Amino acid sequence: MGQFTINTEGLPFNLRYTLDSGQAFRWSEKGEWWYGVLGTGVVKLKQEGPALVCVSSSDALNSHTVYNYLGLEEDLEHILSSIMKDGNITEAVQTFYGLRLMKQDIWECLLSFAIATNSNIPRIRGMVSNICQRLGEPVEFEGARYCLFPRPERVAEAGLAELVECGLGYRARFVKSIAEAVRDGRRNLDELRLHDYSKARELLMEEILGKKTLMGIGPKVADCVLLFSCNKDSAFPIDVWIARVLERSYPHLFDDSLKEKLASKVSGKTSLSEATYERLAASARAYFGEFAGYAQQYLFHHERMEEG
DNA sequence: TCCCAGGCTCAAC
DNA sequence: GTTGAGCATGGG
Repeated sequence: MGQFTINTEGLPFNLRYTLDSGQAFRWSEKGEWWYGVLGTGVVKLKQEGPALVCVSSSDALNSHTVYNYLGLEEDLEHILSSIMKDGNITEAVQTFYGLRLMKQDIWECLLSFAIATNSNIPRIRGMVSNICQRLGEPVEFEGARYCLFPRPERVAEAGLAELVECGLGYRARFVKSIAEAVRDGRRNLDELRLHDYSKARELLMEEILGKKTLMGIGPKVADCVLLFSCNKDSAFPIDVWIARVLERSYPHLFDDSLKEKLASKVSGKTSLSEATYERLAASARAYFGEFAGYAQQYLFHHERMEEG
């Protein structure tokens, strides 16, 4: 057991906005605490004024781990002032001031967002939870049973039927294929942090002999992984929610052709081709700057909360 | 019942 | 290079 407090005095930080904005899928609120599984332990967090109170299942899960995970070392004040280019983003920033981008485990982030395709957040939480309960190592905390996120080897050796039983549907074969690629070393996730955004992205979506190394990882999923677990703050994931925001509030950033593609995506009729996705994201990146990913996350969360 | 969801793959132009 | 169907499933 470890108990510690992190002093966040003077830091823009809101625990709820950060944990509950659709970046990670395993945090849950029980009473006044937020419970989560980090690495090989369980931790519960509570924000009390300038203090972030933490209780963890092991000494290894300490204040350094939590501080880093929550992205508290970033100069959020500076980042936010750099992205507030207009009234629309300024409103999102002011409404959810203190929302931070977390530094997640790459493997967990990769698999979670591969699972997230064409689904919704409540269901993603369910699918991820099912995988952990079935394949993850159990950990006891406060008399309750939690499960670690399973390692690539464990997922790779799971039967397809077993994955389908987790409710993954057609995503099951992608999950298995991704786990095998990571286990076999055809994709080294750790190296992604060493490269810049575009090189890391190339590696994630790399093809060998015309075949993708990571099945199920398209442009949007790749951007989520790079933004949420590889410190690539300029990544700008575009899903239906963001497409909606871009179409409504930022049409001036795009030519007529791109506006049509956006409208088609918003209507659910077609998905964005890779080339179209790149052009849209590049425009957004050019507009919001080096921290475009933060802008994306504030816009995303704001849009979802508006719809109630 | 129908629509939608932090999209992607694959075949056919 | 672009387009469109197909995909499994559960929440609203």
